[in-house]
Amino acid sequence: MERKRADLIADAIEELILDGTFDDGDRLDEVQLAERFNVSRTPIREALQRLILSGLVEQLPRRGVFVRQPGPVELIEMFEVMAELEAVCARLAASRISDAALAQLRAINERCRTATEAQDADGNYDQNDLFHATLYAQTGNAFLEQECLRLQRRLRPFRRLQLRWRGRMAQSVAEHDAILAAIEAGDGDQAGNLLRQHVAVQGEKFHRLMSSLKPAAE
Amino acid sequence: MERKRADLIADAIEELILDGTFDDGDRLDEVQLAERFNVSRTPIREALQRLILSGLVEQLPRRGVFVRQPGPVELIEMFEVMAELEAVCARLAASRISDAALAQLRAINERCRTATEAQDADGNYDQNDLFHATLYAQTGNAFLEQECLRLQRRLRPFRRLQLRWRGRMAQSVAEHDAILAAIEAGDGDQAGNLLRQHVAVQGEKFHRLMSSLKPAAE
DNA sequence: AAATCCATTCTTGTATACAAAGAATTTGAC
DNA sequence: GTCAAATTCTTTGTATACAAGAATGGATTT
Repeated sequence: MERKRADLIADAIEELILDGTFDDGDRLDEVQLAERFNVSRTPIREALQRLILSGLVEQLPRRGVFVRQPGPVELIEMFEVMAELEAVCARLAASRISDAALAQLRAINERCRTATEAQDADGNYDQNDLFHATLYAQTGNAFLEQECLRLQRRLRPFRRLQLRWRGRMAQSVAEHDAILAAIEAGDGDQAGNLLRQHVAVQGEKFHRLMSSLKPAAE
Repeated sequence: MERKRADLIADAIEELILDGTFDDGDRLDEVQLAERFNVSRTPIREALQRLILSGLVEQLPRRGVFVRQPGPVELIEMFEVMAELEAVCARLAASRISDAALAQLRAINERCRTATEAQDADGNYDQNDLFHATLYAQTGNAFLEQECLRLQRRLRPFRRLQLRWRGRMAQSVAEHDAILAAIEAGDGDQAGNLLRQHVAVQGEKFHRLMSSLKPAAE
């Protein structure tokens, strides 16, 4: 249901940024991209606009658009917002979730557990995202759901990094268990606090990862 | 610091939508807009893209872009998210705010009170927005601040409506007082709950306004 | 030799021309 | 007279041409 060429290109460029083909600070040359995708500059410019609005790149007037990877500070901030948003989701979902959806969440977390035991990082990753997305849907607030999905998507590449932490996957599954228990008990505040911690720890781990890397770079 | 013509046009079109020149469901004709602003279709299309991304208009592929005012349900949802976001702001600000900023908030609320006593709805409205924006800035989280400002901006025209409620302005000032007291006491949870209620009541009042208008329209 | 100014060139921003996809209208057949 | 199909016409999406602003390089001057 993609709309037009420009949308496909936007996704493609986003992919190129996220997988490191374009690095932080790189200028995205319109004509280069145009010949790379075999289109004119027009759809390229439309695609870039989308990326500008999403915050992935920055535009300096009359200068061009530049890749703008969030710095450590901004990342911490984004993780904090994500943690708070998810806490809201958990609290709302605790009073609004259906039995069917609760069962579904349990099933997803079981697949998380299976993937963890099989040391399947990719499987764990996918099911983990699905777990959270399913929870968003159970807030009964479609707007909130969309906002959460937007931020989740933005943080995806960074979340992926911290999966490498030893024992993190198993810990994550256990935290999901606790969150589910709180939701099932209808304790929204407890569910919210648990989920906030669950997400915030990702930000902290990421922060420590960054700190351990930065000194070497500078 | 506007970037180019397209940005000015985007703001102008947004204004035209918000002030009712373009109604819900209207198609925004590129050529009409082009001659209205005395530019070619290119900057118009760029401007429309911005509005599409912001959610103010909707694009049907190969059909055009249409004004898409949020329905009652979506509005309720947006107010709920705003309330939760502001609650987070209050909670965070309670532990991070500076004395200077706290004094500033008090000053702003005093101007709110003055405006209220003078029956100055516009003044109250402006100071009220400033009060909330100042609070966002005190979360120490620039990303959160930006997200809040974005949503605040989106809800602005609807918030304005509920100012007409008799006694609402005075009530609002009183609620600000209570929120400030909680922040000053460092009670983040209390401040959050108060602010959530403070914003949520706007959504509810708006809902009731909509309900009282809709039956006549259908 | 260094700095500044001017010119050239490169890149973005805008206009226009072209193509393709829907929508609408008209014409033909039943 | 009505329904359907085809053609035309409108409108979006894309390409290209043009204009204006910024960067870079060289030359000249101090």
